[in-house]
Amino acid sequence: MDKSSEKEFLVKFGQNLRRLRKQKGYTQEELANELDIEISQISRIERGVINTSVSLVKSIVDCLQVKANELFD
Amino acid sequence: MDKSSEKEFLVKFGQNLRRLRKQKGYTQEELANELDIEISQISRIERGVINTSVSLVKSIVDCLQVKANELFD
DNA sequence: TTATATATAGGCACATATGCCTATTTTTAA
DNA sequence: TTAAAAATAGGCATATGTGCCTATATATAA
Repeated sequence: MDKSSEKEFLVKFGQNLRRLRKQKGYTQEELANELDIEISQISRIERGVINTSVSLVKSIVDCLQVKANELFD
Repeated sequence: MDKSSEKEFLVKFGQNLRRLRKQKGYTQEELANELDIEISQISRIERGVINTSVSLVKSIVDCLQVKANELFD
């Protein structure tokens, strides 16, 4: 995966997260508190700035009660 | 997610990857070549040693033609 | 508009992932 | 059992993620 495709994916991933988070009625701050991470991290992930870890994704899908697919597709 | 639960998850995640990789008939080296990463990284992920990134997971699911769910569940 | 809530931006220190490398161990096939 | 293939182990330098912090910007509601 080249750099620009990776960036594209990360932006898409972040958009998916934002959509799902809002669907579940969470603010970034609320989700961050649930996950026990910084709100700035949620912001960075949703904007596609960073390439976060699989364990955090696991925490997110458990918290939002969604399928991992919904974030990756 | 506490440290020990995270470790459990990473081990499970790695076992899932290993199972799917073998089902598709890849060696670690072949998969590493396809993904253009080091074989040592595949080994570390499959053993649950490291907490890899979402973009690599995306590359993996595309390469193996599996659903992200199959790695996370 | 004004006030409040929500999200973005960025710096800094530290932790962890990754690439690159060599060596060793384990598994598989002959 | 031996040879070859596959996987593991670990060191080191560098890149990137994360926590913690403050400040700014944008969106929402009164």
